[in-house]
Amino acid sequence: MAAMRLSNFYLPTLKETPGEAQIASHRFMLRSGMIRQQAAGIYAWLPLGMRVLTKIENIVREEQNRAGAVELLMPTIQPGSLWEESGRFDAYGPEMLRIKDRHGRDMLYGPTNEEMITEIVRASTKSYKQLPKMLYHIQWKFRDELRPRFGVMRGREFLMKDTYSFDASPEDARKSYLKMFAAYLRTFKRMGLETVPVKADPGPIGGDLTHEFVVLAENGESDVFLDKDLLGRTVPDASTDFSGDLEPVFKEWTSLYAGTDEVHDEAAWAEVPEDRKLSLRGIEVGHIFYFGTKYSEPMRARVQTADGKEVDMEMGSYGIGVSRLLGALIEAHHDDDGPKWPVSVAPFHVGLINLKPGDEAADQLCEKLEAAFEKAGVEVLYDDTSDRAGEKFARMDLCGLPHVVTVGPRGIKAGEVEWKNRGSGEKSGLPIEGAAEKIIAEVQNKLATLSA
RNA sequence: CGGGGCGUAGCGCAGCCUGGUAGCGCAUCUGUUUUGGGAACAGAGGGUCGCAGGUUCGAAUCCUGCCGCCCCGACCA
Repeated sequence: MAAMRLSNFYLPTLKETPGEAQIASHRFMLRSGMIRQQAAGIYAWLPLGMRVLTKIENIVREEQNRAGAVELLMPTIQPGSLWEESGRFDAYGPEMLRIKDRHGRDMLYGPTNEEMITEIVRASTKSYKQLPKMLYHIQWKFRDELRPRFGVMRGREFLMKDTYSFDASPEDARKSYLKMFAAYLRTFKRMGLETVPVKADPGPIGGDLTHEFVVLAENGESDVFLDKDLLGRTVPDASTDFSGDLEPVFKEWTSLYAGTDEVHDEAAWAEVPEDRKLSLRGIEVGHIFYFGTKYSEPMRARVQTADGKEVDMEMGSYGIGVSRLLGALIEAHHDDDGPKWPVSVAPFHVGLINLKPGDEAADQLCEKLEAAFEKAGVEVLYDDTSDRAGEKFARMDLCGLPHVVTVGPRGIKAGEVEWKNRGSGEKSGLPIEGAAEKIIAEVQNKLATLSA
């Protein structure tokens, strides 16, 4: 249902900022009633936050499907025995939440799923003919961080999309990697986020096939160095053929210098022209990684090749921090009054304020607008409460809906409603006739542009 | 895990040093007046003062232990 009345919604906003919230995203998520903390780094998702989370999740899902990945769902609780196989049950530190079931068996709340997906795939994949495969799931994970902070940006429980690729050769694995690379560019763009893929630390495995996708923001946790000319590059459009050659896309985005501080190369950096050097903070929202046979080898996940040999499957994993993205989005888009949600992830597209519920003309007009939005599939939050005007405006700003339509007796007398664009702050009077149509067109155009 | 800080009403805080039976602002409820950017006045409700021991005639306040939360650092998506 596209229309929701505030009187029926659950929107516990806070006028004052809770003491623990240090950065904008955390502050606004608490204040606008999106989340409520239940323990350190563990949050309940209230209706407003839930709506954004679901939208982000769906964009991620659509782009994964487009790239050819197939969705499944693995459990949050895993048997420890699985992790004995890879050797990580002992190797993983105290971030892994270990629990025992009633029989005293070792269990754990999954911090990641490489072992499990490898077990699933090896069980029934015996031939190179069954590859390539890309499988993903969107699931809650838990890492018992020493120090959770910044709200959902670094919680202990978090929602994550994880894709795992399985190929019969390193050459094919590279193709899988490129599919995810291109899919990530699209995914973040659709959310109205500008991200840059930067070289990441490949760890002991080596190679150059690992990138972090970072949102450039003041409150980022990682230092990145990049060539300014990378900003604003072309993102592959909706007609992109993911089964075709994606090397040009990869090249477009990786031929200029971009790296995290961990892999920073002073020599290469020195060659970047001074006026193009950008050194700033970023929020990591995605990480893609080709790791070869790290898990398939110890777990004996193998296929037979055309010439009859048995080989370990070549694997990669590709994560997107779904819940973290809420924080990153707010860090990237907000002002003093609240978040400014891009229309594709906004909890509602339009906020409709009735300044005088009970006034027949105002009520009728609001209901008419509400119905028009609903019919067009434009999501509207209708503030039908009898709260004071100032409170309604402030609350709507705090919610950050892209468009706010204000209806009041004064405007009606003049034959107008007020239309505010939350992003730009622009306000204008709209003739009542055709007002809904104009805003609907605006929303639909913007949505189309973002998903193009 | 090293260092620091904080737990008092839904939220933000005072009271603690110097023990005497809990307070302010916001929010909530009632009434009146208001009504286009988080109203005014009057009244009301709401608290095991994080938990457990101890000292004392008496503990939010002093002592001990535990728990929780936050900040800086190291670590991490």
